[in-house]
Amino acid sequence: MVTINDVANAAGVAPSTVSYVISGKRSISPKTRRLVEDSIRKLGYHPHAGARALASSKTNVLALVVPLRTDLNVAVVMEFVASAVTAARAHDHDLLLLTKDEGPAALQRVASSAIADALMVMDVETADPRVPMLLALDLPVVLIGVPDHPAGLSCVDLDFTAAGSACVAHLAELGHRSIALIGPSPAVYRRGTSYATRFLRGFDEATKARDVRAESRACAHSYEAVSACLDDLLAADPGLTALVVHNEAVLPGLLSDLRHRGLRVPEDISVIAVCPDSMAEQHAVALTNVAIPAEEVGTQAVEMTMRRLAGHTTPEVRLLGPRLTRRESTAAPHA
Amino acid sequence: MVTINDVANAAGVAPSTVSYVISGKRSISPKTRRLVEDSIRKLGYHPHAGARALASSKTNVLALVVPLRTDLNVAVVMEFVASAVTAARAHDHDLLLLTKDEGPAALQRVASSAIADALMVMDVETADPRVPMLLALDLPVVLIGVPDHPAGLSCVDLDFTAAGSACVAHLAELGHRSIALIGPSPAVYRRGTSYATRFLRGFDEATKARDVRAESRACAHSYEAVSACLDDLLAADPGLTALVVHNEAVLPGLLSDLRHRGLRVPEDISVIAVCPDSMAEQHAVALTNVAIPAEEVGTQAVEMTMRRLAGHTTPEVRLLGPRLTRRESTAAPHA
DNA sequence: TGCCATCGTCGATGCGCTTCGACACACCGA
DNA sequence: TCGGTGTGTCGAAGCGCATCGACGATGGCA
Repeated sequence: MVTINDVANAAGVAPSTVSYVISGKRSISPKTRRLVEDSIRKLGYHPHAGARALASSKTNVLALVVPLRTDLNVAVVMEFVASAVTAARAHDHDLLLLTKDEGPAALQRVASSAIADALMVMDVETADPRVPMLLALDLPVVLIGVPDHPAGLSCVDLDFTAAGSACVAHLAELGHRSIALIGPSPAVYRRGTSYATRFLRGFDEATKARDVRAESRACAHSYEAVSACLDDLLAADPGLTALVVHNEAVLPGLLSDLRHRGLRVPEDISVIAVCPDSMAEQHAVALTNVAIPAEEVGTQAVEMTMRRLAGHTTPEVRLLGPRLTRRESTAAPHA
Repeated sequence: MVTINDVANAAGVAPSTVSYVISGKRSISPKTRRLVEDSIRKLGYHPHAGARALASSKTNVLALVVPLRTDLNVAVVMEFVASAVTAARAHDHDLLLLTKDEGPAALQRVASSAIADALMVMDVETADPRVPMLLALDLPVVLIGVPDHPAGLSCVDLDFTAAGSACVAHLAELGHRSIALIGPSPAVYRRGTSYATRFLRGFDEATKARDVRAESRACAHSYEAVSACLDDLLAADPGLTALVVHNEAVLPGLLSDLRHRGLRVPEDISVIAVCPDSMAEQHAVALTNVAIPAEEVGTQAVEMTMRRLAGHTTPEVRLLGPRLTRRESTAAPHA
């Protein structure tokens, strides 16, 4: 193993000088700098992460807590993780993966073992039991999602309330007077998952404000559940002309089922989805959608974290405005 | 911060004794053990990861290199990551996420900074440029996928060659004499991605051995590409009665398109997919599939890694046998 | 009763790095 | 010419832990 001493010897300087060349915390003459940098390159020196962490109490590692239900949301979670790790590397940090399943204890462990410098937490619930513990942690924490009482924690997410309203607005402007929301599975609502309840709120407020007839249902993602959900909605409101789908997993089955029923999209029924753009474009009828900006959220989460690490102490709550893209699946209802 | 000294003082023993209680590397009297464990619990002591790494040259971290093309394979990658992190935690290790994009340099960095104890590498190519470097690394390395020359590296994966054969065998036994393979996008083949070429080989061998008429196409995952691909296949062989789909992303579009063409599944055309079970069950016509056992591969990869870390030095190559589940999408062809 | 082996505990050392205070030297103005 | 002010470099200390050799106590056996 190549150590800082080896580099120092090779360059004919003191180890501390090498350290200062690397960190830039003291001024170094151009001559010495060149000498040291050459030695570093020649020897292939990389500082020992553990030693560095021990001496400086900084690990250059960010911990990310992800939900590991592999049946749900995968595309979004994956995209988020991808952008987070990329953004973290851009700031010379690595990403450590934790699972929600391990619960609060894992957060304690990571914090008090000094494994990571900061925490990013996904899949936040409205009354998330982890929030109090996170507050006590005195590590920078950024939540992806917004709990009811973020207290002193930073948050970033799509503005799902606005997204819910935007869907309704789009449909209402096309002339729809009777629409339904197909939401995530009942379990998601039961857990009080932040984005689900916020979206529903936006949907409800907007339909009320515009005096649009509205129904909403939680929907599991099996084909049978989708089909039953549609039965139910059409029975409750035979005049239904539009669907808002806040449940990506359900889309293929839903579109199949609509066709089975002889309902054409968008001629007989309009469909607007909340999903990544790539998914919206993947279907035979390209879907009008509100994009889930997983990539931007991931990047923002990292940026906010880095800001906290740099000493920026006031927590921020950042809600990204929804972006609705009109494609082929929405149209004015037939008379 | 609570240190080992604090615990030692609280328990009235020497720091080294606390260390031995934790590691179990020397025998400790029951009385002392209880004393120490109580103090640990009372103080909420967690060893400092950096200090531990420095003193013992072990980090208890596994690095996982994932491909971050978020458009492809997401479900499989996600499931794999999920099981890997869970398995790693079961062995008291954490998981660090690296991206393939960073290339070989990232592997060097991680190895020589002693950030992780071992590497697991996904998305291996037949002639993967990372292999030589990984060999030189003197860290345990486990590949997910099998390159042409694994040399001294451990590998684990689904036996895609057998999977390709199994698909053909199933269809042939149903009586199909003319089948086509819809594979991953051209870019995947161009990169020489291990699983794509191995599956194709199994498909080719089996169709030849059984004297079945066969076509195969790479297929991008846009709806247009799928449609064009089907046009092409049906033109090349109007008597086509079955499709093998080794491209999960394409399934929703493909099934839509078949219906548009008036081709019923399985009455007019059989479809067998290589995809996770959850995805197979999600469609209106439940799909016969060969499962991608991402979860088992992830677990196995970790187990193999732990074995290497425990001193088990001979590299293993482990290919998991394919599991084909018959559902509704395959049937005997009509005369 | 005395000796030796065994078991359990302790103290010291060093892992590789950052950081702080000290210091040598050059340069400026008086 | 001399004191003063930076600038660039050095040496030492210490971060928290694992590990090794040493050592005291205990018990068995002769």
